[in-house]
Amino acid sequence: MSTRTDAPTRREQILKEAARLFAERGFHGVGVDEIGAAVGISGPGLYRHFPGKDAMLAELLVGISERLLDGGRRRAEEAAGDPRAVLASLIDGHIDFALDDRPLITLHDRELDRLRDADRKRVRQLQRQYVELWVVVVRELYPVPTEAEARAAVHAVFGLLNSTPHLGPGAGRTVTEGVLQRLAHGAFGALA
Amino acid sequence: MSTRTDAPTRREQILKEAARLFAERGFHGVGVDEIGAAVGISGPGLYRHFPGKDAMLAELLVGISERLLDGGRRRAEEAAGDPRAVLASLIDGHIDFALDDRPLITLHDRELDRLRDADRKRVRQLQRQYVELWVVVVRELYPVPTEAEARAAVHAVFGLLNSTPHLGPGAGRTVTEGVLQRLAHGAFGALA
DNA sequence: CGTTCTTGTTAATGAGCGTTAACGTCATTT
DNA sequence: AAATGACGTTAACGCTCATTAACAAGAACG
Repeated sequence: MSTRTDAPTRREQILKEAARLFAERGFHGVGVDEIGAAVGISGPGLYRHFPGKDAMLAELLVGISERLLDGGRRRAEEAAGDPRAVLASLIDGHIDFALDDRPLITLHDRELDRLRDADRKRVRQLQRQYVELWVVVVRELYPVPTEAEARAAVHAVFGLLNSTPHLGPGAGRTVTEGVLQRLAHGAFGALA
Repeated sequence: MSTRTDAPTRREQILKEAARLFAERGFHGVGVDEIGAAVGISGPGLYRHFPGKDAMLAELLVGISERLLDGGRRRAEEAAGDPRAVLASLIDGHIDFALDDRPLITLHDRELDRLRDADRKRVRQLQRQYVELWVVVVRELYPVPTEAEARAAVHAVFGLLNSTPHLGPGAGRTVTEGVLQRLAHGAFGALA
């Protein structure tokens, strides 16, 4: 498998810290000096690794969207033919992602407009495809009247699953995971 | 009743436009000139009505939190004794609010850290009390093991209900309202 | 050993932006 | 009619901050 054990490259360090800082105080609220300091180099040193501050955000957002979509597609194929299993797998995958990368989840819907037009379009397109994955299986399972309603339901459940950043880790990971699973399934179930 | 038909005062115009702009592009992403232009006066003219840009955000966030809490308390009293009715009323009220004031919902969890310490504390306290209202009735209805789980569930359902800004108005208001109601009840129901 | 590429550094630049100053203009009051 | 206060305006100040310039020090390599 490709589970990496290497030391993280400098680029990766930067992206990780930038994600954390952007999530905490917003894109405009964080200075390049601060990002640099977080990885032990000073402000302008970042420009050896990225063409600019915007580029960091772009790479983060595109990266998230791609990972979400790829994961979703893989899961949809693995369980193809059994919609119930597909939905369960999509939910599990989304929860894993939301719990592993809370800062990225926060960025995902918070800072999309700060992107250059081209990047924003790309992210939006990836998001749409990911949503579509869910809408298809939801409509297979629960015959909700209109597609607009199915789409609304999917977005709403995303909101539910993406609430992890607001949950101080008051409960352990497995507990939170279980609660979110039950809530998500319960919500969709109420569409019948 | 107190349904106002008066023309909105200048202060109110400013707050409304500021809310919209802050929600669209973030607190730091909006300039005072822009806010001024949105109400037909020019940048520094705002300082006749507010001591500064921060004050606008503060008044918005404190205002939201107070309205949410007040509304919640009123509903909790009106249906006191019947937990099922209380929860239903809280859900309806929250949905109404989320649909009426999408920009404010967005601000509510996005720009809290930009506040001065005192204001932020006040908002946090109001939020906690509002959450508490929900947690109490949820625990009455669904004997979920720990309080942490109940709290997590409530936050998650808030995420669900607050997803309205992501829903382009693809479906009509009453449709969206119905979907959200069913989803929220279904989610809580899965706690049993 | 000299050259070059990589990866930093600090100092300077220049734009954006919140805020204040200084100044008008009505409407209201005395 | 004079004075005052509410509500705007434009010009200037000062600070923050992303980005660029100019320069160093060590690794890779001929």
